Amino acid sequence: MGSKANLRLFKPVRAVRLSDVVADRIRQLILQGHIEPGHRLPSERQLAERFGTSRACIREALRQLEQQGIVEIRKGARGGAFVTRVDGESLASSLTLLLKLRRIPIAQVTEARLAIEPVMARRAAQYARPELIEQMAAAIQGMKEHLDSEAEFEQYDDAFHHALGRSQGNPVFEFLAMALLEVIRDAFSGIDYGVDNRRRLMRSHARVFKAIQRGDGVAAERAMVALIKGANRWLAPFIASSAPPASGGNLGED
Amino acid sequence: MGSKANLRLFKPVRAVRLSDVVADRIRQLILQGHIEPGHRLPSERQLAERFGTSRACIREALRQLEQQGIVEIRKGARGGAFVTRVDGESLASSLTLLLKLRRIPIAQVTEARLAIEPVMARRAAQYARPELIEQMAAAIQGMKEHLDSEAEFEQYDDAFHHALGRSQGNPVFEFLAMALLEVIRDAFSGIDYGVDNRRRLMRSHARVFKAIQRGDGVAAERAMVALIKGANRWLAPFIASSAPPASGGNLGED
DNA sequence: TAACGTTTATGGTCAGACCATTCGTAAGTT
DNA sequence: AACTTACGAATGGTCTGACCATAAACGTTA
Repeated sequence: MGSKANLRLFKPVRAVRLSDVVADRIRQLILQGHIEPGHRLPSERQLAERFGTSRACIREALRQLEQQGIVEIRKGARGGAFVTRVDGESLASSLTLLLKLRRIPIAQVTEARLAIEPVMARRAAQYARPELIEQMAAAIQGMKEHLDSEAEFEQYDDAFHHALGRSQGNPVFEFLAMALLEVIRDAFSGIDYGVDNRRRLMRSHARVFKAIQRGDGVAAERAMVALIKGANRWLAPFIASSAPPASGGNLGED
Repeated sequence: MGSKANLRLFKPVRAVRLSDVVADRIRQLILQGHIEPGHRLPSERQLAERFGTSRACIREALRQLEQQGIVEIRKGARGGAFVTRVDGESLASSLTLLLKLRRIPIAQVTEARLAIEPVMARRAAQYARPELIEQMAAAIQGMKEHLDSEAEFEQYDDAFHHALGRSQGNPVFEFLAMALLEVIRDAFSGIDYGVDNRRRLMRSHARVFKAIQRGDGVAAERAMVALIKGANRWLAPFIASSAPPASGGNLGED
């Protein structure tokens, strides 16, 4: 009778990968604030010694942490693993990867944006502080001045959405919206919409901005809906298929 | 004139990490559908030989891919790296990590849910198919029958939201909502709300369900708003602070 | 002071070894 | 024939020790 119990006692010595344990430990240290962004972790050789493992194991742990975007590796003297201030980037790439693997049509991403960004615009109209209004104005101005260059135009387009994201006060909205925007950008990357489309986009953005500027939340929300729908209508023809293999998105397509 | 050009020609031999290149190559193969979910990659030794690198390098690449959730490693004979069907899990953990690191209060997550889940409920009322209605009904029933156990109750609670997510037809909404839900779950993990609160939650869920069942989108949306606001009001007192200042992970203090 | 080697700490890569786990199969047993 | 056991092979997990490439700090020299 005792034999069965003994089996259990001797079994679970260690079933997990050592590099996972190391990654967890370091992640916890960062999460609990014991190591601040910008600071450097000990060198791989020192970590190996302190954790009592090999360098190979430490390196595998660092690859995980790097993939999560919480450390950044620099080489050479005074190099090493530096704790980063995590931004929405890794969230965005997670979402992009997921939607690509599942072959989700862009129209469905647009639908999701329609649930989020108009609310953000309304909130921005209420909460936006002067310096962020200023940033949005500058972004609109930048769009207006670079109608001839897709790359530069998009840069100011992004700047506008980022400023709007920060204006409305809730980082969760900001992160989600930026992730969705990156998915869109990825799907349309390398495409030139032409001057006319850029001008239409710029004017739609300007309408959103003006509503925010005068604190008119309802108008800002409506203008953002118009912007997103317009962008989808004008730009969808530029990608091969708005609804690849599997399922179909339903929006204002024809 | 040739000297300057030659400098450029001889410089960029290889500045990137080899394991990153390997990870990219494998990721592309999967993205392009050359390897299907469920299938196995060659063994580490074979990959090392084919890519012309060491096993250590291959392993670092696999740690990245594993962290992204696109492969899963099993050991032993017939083991190896298997391509997984990626779900919303890695997106959820990305978001959880980001919000924890930035010390975002749960109240702001709730605000974001308010912009998304009510819309989903409205859509579900329109699109939900019978078998998913059935799943939601079963989830409600499960909640009703397990009011005495937090763990089991939450399981059915999750089941309801998952069914709702699948019902409304847009995977993007589903992924985002599940990620937000996991953030909430993580923040409240290990807490027992008590029978009374669970009963209130169950009734709120039931109201959402009934509206969806009879195809009343407007009512479903309103009921979901009430559910989320109610949950926040009833359950917020259970966490130390709805807006933590700086320190992390404080639940059972003082 | 400025330019140029030198040193040194650190990550990047590799080869080779050994262990632990898991599965298939062959041998043995009932 | 059916079940059990023991063995072998494939595979991931881990370690050791070495060498290279890079980049910053240091010292030397003009």
